[in-house]
Order: sequence, then structure tokens, then C-alpha cells
Amino acid sequence: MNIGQASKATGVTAKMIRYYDEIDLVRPASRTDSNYREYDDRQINELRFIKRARSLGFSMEEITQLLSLWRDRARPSREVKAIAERHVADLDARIAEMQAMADTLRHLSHCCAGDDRPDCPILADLTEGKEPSDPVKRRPSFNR
Amino acid sequence: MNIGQASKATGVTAKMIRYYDEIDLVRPASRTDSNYREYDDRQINELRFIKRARSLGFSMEEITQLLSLWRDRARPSREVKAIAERHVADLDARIAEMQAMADTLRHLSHCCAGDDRPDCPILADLTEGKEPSDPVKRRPSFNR
DNA sequence: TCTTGACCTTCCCATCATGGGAAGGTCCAT
DNA sequence: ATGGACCTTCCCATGATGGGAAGGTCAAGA
Repeated sequence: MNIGQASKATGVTAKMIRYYDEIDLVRPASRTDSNYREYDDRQINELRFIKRARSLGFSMEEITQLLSLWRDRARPSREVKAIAERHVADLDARIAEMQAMADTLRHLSHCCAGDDRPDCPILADLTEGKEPSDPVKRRPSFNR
Repeated sequence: MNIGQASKATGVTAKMIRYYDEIDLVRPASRTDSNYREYDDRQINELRFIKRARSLGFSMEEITQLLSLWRDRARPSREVKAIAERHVADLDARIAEMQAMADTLRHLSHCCAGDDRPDCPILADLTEGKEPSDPVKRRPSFNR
């Protein structure tokens, strides 16, 4: 399978497959005589794995760890679970943060007439420059 | 006020103040003879405005629009409200997406023994490569 | 067999908001 | 006058992704 076929088979763009290749996320692709990448079933499965993990919001770094556990038939499931739980905590923190933003804005929006007049509680709030609660610390790599 | 004082007064780093300057988000800073930036109350307020808007998750582009409405004493509050509501919808979509990830992972985690044994429903799920629901389309600039 | 178009390759650049750091100039208090 | 705490500009990095150029390869049809 060349890269285009692998892309169709996995839903990962050729661009990203090359990138995963470059950062050694997947097993290195073998090459044909004419330097085309060749993928076998093993690698196709890895790409599917990566795709699914990305869709669950895991960062590349977490996926690196997950892939290495996945390849290790003697892995303790404890380690997989730990990664997942850390990620869930991260998601929950981000959700809470955005929920707070949305709630604040909903309230302000609700109080705004939204007509031709210039008076606007939304702008008034922004003007006051309140101290927001500290933004949640999160691992820098989770950036979607 | 020089940039360091402006930074202390607003909580915006000097680095970011220079950046906002560069992209013409704030009114251009005047300069002293020795080329130091000078900020007056008006600009300090703009920086506070930006800070608060960022803390509510608005993108730079939205903030550009909000600032221009803020400066316009004849603005219709309708326009401010529209921006806020669009942003809330964006937040809600992102929240829903992350909530779905977290829920899925919580379920898988719950089913994972998390001990020394290698069997792991989390890895099993990733292996299957299920089709996730389409990721939510969002404006590219909201990237925190 | 030649052409053509659809592939593939590498390489570079852009995103968005933010920070790090270097090299050099300025200000103020001792 | 000296030193340290500022300021300036400039370049580079982040993370995951896409765009696009320049050039090589392959396969199907003429």
C-alpha cells in the first residue's frame, strides 16, 4: 500500500502520515525502489489507532505512550488507565473553564438589549477589567 | 507610563503589549526621545479590555471587532451581542465535543481493571478505530 | 512506445498567541 | 562613573495541520 491508499484506508491525510513518519510515531515505512513509502497491515492499524486516539483528544505525546503500551504485550493496564484518567482530568478542567466563560457571557448577553442603542452590559463588563479566576494549567500540547 | 508600568497596571506581559502594538490592536504607543513606548490611561484601559476579553475566550479577531465597537459611541448593542452569542455557541460546541470525549474515556476507564494484567478495554477501543462523530467546525482562531 | 494525468517525493512556509533569549541602548540611584 | 534594572528590535520555538512548489514515478489509453 502506498501513502494514498493508506490514507484512504485510515482516514489520515497523506500529509499527516508523512508527519507521523517524520516524528517516528509509527514504525518507519519501507520504501519501494522509487522511494515511495509502503505500508503494511501493521502500520495501517497503527494509523487507525492514532486517528481514534486523536479523536478522543489525546496529544501526540500521550499517543506516543499509548502506542508503546499497545505494542507491548506485557503492559500493565494500570499504565494505560493512568494516561486516560489524566487526560479525562485535563478535559474536565478545560470544560469547566469554558463553561465558566460561556455562563458569564450568557448572562451578559441576556442583559444586553441587542438593539440600536449603544448601551451594552457586555462592553461594560469588559471595561471593568475584572480579575478572572486563574486560568487552568494544562499540558501545553493539548491544543485543539 | 512605560511598557513595564503598563504591564503591571494591566496584567498583560510586556511581550504581549508589544505584540498588540505590532498587530495594531491597540492605539499606537507614542515614543519618548529615547524610543521608549509611552502609554496613557486610554491605552491602559484598552489593554485591560483585551485582557478581560481574552479571559472570556474571545479570539484576537473578535477582540478587534469588540474594540472597534467599544470605541464607537454610536455602536448598536446588537452588534456586540451578536459577537458574544456567536462566541457562546462556539464555546458550547467545543464543550460538547470535549464532554463526549471525556464521557467515552470515563466509560472505558471504568471498564479497565488498571492492574498488572495487559488486557485493556481502552486499548481495545483504540484498536477498533471506530468512526467518531464529525469534529465540530470552529473558527480557526480560537485556539487555547 | 509515447503522452498524460494522477500519483509520489522533499522542502519551505503559514497558522495563533505566547514566551525565550540575544545584542544593544537608556535611565536612575548610589 | 558604575551597575543594575529597565527598554528596544530581531529571531526562534511551540503543536498539529494544511498549502503549495518543484520535480520524480506510474499506469492507462492512443
